[in-house]
Amino acid sequence: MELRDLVLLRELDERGSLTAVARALSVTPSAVSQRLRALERTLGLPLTEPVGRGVRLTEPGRLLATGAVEVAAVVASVEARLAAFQGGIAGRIDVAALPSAGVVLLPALLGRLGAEVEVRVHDHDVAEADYAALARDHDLVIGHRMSPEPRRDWQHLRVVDLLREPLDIALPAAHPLAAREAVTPADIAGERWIGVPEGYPFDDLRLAIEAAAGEPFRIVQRMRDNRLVEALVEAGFGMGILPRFSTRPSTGVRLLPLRGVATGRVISALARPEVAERAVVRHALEALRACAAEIAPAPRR
Amino acid sequence: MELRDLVLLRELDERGSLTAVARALSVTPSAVSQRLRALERTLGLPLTEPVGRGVRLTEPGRLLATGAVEVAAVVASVEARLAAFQGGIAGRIDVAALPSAGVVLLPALLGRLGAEVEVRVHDHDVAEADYAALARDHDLVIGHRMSPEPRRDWQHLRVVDLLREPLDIALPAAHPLAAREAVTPADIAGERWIGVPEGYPFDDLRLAIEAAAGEPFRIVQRMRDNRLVEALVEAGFGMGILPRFSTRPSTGVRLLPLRGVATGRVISALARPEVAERAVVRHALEALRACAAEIAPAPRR
DNA sequence: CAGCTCCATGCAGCAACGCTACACAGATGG
DNA sequence: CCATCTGTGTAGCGTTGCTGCATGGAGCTG
Repeated sequence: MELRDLVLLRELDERGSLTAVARALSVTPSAVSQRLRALERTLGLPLTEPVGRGVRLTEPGRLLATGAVEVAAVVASVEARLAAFQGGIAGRIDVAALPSAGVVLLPALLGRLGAEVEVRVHDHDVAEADYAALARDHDLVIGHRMSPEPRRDWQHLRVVDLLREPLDIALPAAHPLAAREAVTPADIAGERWIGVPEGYPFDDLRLAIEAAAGEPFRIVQRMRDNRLVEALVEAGFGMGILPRFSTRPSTGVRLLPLRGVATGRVISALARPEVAERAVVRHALEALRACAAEIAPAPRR
Repeated sequence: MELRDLVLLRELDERGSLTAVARALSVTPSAVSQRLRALERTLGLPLTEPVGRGVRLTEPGRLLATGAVEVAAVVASVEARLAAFQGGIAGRIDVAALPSAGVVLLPALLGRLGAEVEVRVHDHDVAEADYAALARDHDLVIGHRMSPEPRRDWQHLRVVDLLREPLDIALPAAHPLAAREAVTPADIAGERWIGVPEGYPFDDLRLAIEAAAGEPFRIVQRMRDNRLVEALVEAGFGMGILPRFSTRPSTGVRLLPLRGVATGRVISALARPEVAERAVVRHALEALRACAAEIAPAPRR
């Protein structure tokens, strides 16, 4: 049993098909199949069983896959200790970031990390449920969630909560309420609304406000990009929801805290456990923590 | 970096020379040298440096060697979890035993372990300081120590204390003191003595008794094998020291507890940490614990 | 200080392993 | 029912990693 075989199992557990594993490891499906069979022979155990036109891990296979994560984590941790001798922290790191979360953290991160670490950023605007999938193909994922607790499908990932960011009500500077310090659902009930498409997380907050006020908004637009929301709010077409730290200060838009409804999202960094042990990744995580601390006090954990 | 390379480092750390590593792994020194250099190239770090006509590990090399133990332990633990699917605990295990400790534990161990595990026993009567070396070449070492605390050179070994065995004064059944329940140094001062060679652990106890009594024994013989000591005691040539549990009951010899001087040895099992994680070895350790518990209540830890 | 021994290392050659390329069979789904 | 996906088997080939042998240096010994 070698490390190469273990990563095979680990990938297969995550990706579910030999072809996907082969793609991820840049080899032929045939090679994956052969190595798997060889491993089965040496162990004397069936690690996969056919199901439909694919395969799935048997129980010993899954056992070995979870063990592979432990082993990989220890190996990465050992390699990290060697990094001090290899000219300090250096290397490349692939980061996938939710744009609305990255807009504030990424510039700070790049500034904090020296030229020694090359950060390759990929922006992905995906649903909460897809962050775990992103973690398979990137070293670090910067995402968010609406609930205070980590999602259940992040269970096998290292989760570092960076920022608890309140969601504010954005309204035009010219609006009568703009002078207030905060607003309540009753204050803004029935207003024109620049929303997000249905099912998007911010839309759940709109529903909560409407439920609290007992009166729906008049939805004039639904769009994904927060900067568009901001622009339309500024132009006076209605109000909307914008995250407090990730929205650049602007004279035309006021952000007011919302009272009476629990708001806020948690921005966190995700990484596969064995990846999180790598020296560069640990360094980047520390840097991210520091960046977040400069923006707002750290959330619990 | 592969597992094969890590065991290389681990062995080199323990054995100190490429040739010794090569012998232990049944390969040519040339092969070891080549793989080491290849690893150095991929890591970009010197792992060994020449010293005299041999080599020694550099600091990163030693770091990697200690990391290799951690990795090997996790790998072994993962493999152990697989054992349940591989037809339960089975396999071969090499045990090195101090004869005077093995005489009571080994038969019990062999009886307790089923036919599934093949136990290969090697008896070695070596000094306390050499048990660590034995652990390099055997899965399990059954040894003893005179002090209650584990030796410092066992620091990197898994130590399982099995038995705290008192050392008794053996005297002929015909001796006037044989009817007593126990003896003190003063009782036996000046007697004829069947001892062990100088420097042997039991000899330190003799010195302690003499110091307590203020009078030396008359040493008539010095021998290593406890059965010879027993035979000479039985024949009436003097008294001596014998371990309580490891001495078979005999009508001609009485074993009396010694009051006033701290006696006793601790019999323990030693294994390299990564070996101790293996399923068979863990099973054997549990069996040894059970055997020891049948003989006497377990010592602390 | 010469000769012997032991250690590590380099090089040539060879065997084995692990990959690619390609073909093929079964399952799925429009 | 064809197109397409899945995994698998086989032939061939390149790379890897070993042995065997020779070399050079360091220590031990007389």
